[in-house]
Amino acid sequence: MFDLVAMARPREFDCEIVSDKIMNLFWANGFEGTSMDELVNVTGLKKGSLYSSFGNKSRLFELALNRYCGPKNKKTSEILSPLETLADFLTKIINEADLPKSKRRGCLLMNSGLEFGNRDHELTSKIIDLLKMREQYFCSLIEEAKIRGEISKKINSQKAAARAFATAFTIREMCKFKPEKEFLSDIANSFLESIGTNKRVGL
Amino acid sequence: MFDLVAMARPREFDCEIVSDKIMNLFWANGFEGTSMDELVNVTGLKKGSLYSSFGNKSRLFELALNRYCGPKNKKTSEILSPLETLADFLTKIINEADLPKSKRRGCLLMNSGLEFGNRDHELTSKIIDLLKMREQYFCSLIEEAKIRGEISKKINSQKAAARAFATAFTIREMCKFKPEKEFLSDIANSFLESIGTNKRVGL
DNA sequence: AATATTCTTGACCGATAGGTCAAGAATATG
DNA sequence: CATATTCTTGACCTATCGGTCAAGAATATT
Repeated sequence: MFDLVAMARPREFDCEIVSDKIMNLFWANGFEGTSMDELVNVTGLKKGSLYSSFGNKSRLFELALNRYCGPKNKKTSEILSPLETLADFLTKIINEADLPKSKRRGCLLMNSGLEFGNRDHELTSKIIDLLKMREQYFCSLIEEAKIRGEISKKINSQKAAARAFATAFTIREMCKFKPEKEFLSDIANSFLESIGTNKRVGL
Repeated sequence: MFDLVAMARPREFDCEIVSDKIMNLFWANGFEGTSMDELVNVTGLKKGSLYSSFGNKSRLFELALNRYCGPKNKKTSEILSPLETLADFLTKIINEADLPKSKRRGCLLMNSGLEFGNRDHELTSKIIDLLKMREQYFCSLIEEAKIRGEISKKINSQKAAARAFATAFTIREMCKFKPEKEFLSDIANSFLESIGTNKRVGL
């Protein structure tokens, strides 16, 4: 019944590569801003293959969201301290201001939050959940920093995490139309100061 | 030649009312997210009238932008001090979190900055200019506050204005997917603290 | 080699996108 | 009242939207 007896014709494309291409297109243009035809062109797959393999446009976007949140970039956290991890991340997204504007595409999750947040769409709650997980990641960094004595235990972790989240949001999204590194650094440092550390990002 | 000899048939609609309806639709749905048919429905005008009166879709959006930035809301600034004006504004946009999500549509200019910022479109530079004017307005408030001795003269007005701008951005845009007033108030107060005032927004 | 199963392909669908235009309706002026 | 001018209307255009489907191509199993 559930045997793998019927492999029949194998798919000719690499699922991970295709997923990446789909994710990158949605990341650059958003959900509404991306057409099925563009997805067909960028993946090289025909429309029928896309639909039979992954489903409709919403399903493709969900694939992109999952891929975006997939197991990546987990290399840094072992070597660096939590506060260094945070500062490093902020520095990294500040440096996106140097990219040509077509590549300053912000954060896929935050872009999606802005696009879907105040609409009724099947993916809205999923996006909001993923965003909350991001915020919780910041919270874990803050709490670890407290444990290590890098910041005061009097800091409210949840509030600080929310401000970290807002700081990242501001940097990544305002970068689209105000890509000034001194400005973005000031935003980041204003947050770092608010959690009582002397650590700063350079400019 | 340039006489008003030919009034001929007068238009049957009120230009200001129509402009408001156009602005509100674009504000709610964005440029790409608004169709000409929806503009036809909401204005009550037929497509031909819209085009002959105002021009194409970009021109209609420009009309909306101008209307959004038009002479309104200039009542408060005379009575209140600059810092009170600022805090009042922050309080006002924080309270948008109480609205139903379909009405939490952010700021038209900032929405447009996000939608157009990293694209090539004829309106991109205009939008960025209008956003800069907003920032300059914050700057004038900060400088006035310094003159009145409400905040220290050591504060960098331009940097503080940029942070005020970023604070407003964060509140208005994150409100779409994270409409938590405690959170938004904390963002606002974190800014107020950064300019060295004891004034705070309530929650 | 025959068959069952899956993958791929391209034509096709109705709906909607932004935009045009000619003809008719309404009015201020001569 | 006739006319010039403007406004309004609805039909129409091409392009693209998301989505479907039947037929053909490729493979693992019998």
